[in-house]
Amino acid sequence: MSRWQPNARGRLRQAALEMYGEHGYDQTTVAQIAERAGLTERTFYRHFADKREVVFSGEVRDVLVSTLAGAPPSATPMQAVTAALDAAGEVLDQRRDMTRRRQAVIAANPSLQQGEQVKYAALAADMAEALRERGVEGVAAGLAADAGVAVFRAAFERWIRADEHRYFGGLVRETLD
Amino acid sequence: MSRWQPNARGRLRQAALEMYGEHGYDQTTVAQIAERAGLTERTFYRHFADKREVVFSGEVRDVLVSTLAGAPPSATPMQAVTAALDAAGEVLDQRRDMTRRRQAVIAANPSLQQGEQVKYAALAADMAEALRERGVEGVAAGLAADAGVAVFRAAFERWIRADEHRYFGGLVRETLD
DNA sequence: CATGCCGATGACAGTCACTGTCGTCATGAG
DNA sequence: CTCATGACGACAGTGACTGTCATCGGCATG
Repeated sequence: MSRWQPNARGRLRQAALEMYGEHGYDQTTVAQIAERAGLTERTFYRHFADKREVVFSGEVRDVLVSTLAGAPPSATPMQAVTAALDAAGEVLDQRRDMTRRRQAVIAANPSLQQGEQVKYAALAADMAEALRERGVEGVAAGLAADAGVAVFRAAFERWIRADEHRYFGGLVRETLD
Repeated sequence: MSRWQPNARGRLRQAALEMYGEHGYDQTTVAQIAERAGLTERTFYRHFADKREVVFSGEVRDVLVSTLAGAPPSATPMQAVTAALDAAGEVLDQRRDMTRRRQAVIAANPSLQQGEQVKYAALAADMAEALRERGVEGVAAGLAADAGVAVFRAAFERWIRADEHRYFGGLVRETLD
C-alpha cells in the first residue's frame, strides 16, 4: 500500500487542462488545480516550473531533435530537417484529439500564446544545435532550423484546422515556396 | 512650476536599465526602480505593462513595418522585406551604444530572453500583416515575414558582436544562403 | 527483525509582480 | 472663477512562486 496515489504529474496535467478549458487560464489558480488532483500547490511546483509549463509537453521537440541527430551523414541540412518534420508529423497524427484540445486552450489565452512562442524559439535553438553537431556551420544551422520551425508552424496551423488527416501534403506544399 | 518632474517614463526606463545592469533583473524590484526615479510602484505600471517591457522599446518594429507598408507596389515580397531590413539597419547604426548596453542586460537574464522571443514573434506577425495588406497571399506572407525576422536576428547578432560598423554586408551574406 | 537512509509529499510563512480604487492637486479651457 | 482632466500617490488585495522543515512509506543493509 503506497502512501500516495500514483502518477501525480499526470493527474496535475489533466486537472490543469480540464480547468483551463472550463474556466479559462487566468481564472484558474494553481491551488485549484492541485486540489482537483488531490495534491497541494507546492507539489504542483515540484512537477512543473510554472503555471504555463503544464501545457507544453515537449514530446514533439524530442522527436524532431533525435531525428535530426540520427539522419544519415550524407543528407543535406534541409533533407535532415524535412525528415525530422515527417517524423514529427507521424507523432502528431496520433494524439490528434488531445493536441487539438490543448491547442484550443492555448488559442484562448494570450499568456499561453506567449509560452508557445518561447517554446518554438527553444525548439529552433535545439534544432540548430543538433545541426551543428552534424557539422553544419553555425549561421547556416541557425537559418535552416528557423526555416524548419517556420514550415512546421505553417503546416501545424493547417493541420489543426483541417478535418482530414493530412500532414505530408501540407508540408510539401509549404516547402515549395 | 509644475507639480512633478518631467519625463517620468524616461526616468523610469533609465533607472530600470541601470539597476538591471548593476544588480541583475531578478534582484531588482519594481518598487526600487520607482524609488530611484522618484515615483511610486503604481506609476511604473501606468507607463509599462510589466517589469520586462521597460527594456523593449519597439522603435525598430515601427521602422520595419512602416517601410514594408511604404514599399513600391512593384516590389516583390522579399524585396520589400530587404528594404525594411536596410531601413532598420540605419536606425540601429545610430543608438549603437545604447542598444549594446540593453542587449547586455537581456543576455544576462533568461526571463528577458523570453521577452525577446515574444517580441520577435510579435514582430513577425506584424510584418506578415503588413505584407498581406500589400496583397501578398496569407501563407506566403507568413513565411516571408519569418524569413525576414530570421535574417534580422542572425545579422543583429553579428552586428552586436562586431567592433566595426557594418550591417548591410552581413545582411546580404546571410540572405544569399 | 531492527536500523537508518531516501524520496515524494504536506504545511507554512514569506516575497513580490500586478491590479482596482479612491483621493489629491496643478493646469488649462470656458 | 469654476470645473474638468490628467498624472500621480496611497492603500489594500490576489495569486504566482520560493525556501524550509516535518512526515512517513519503501528499501537496503546488517
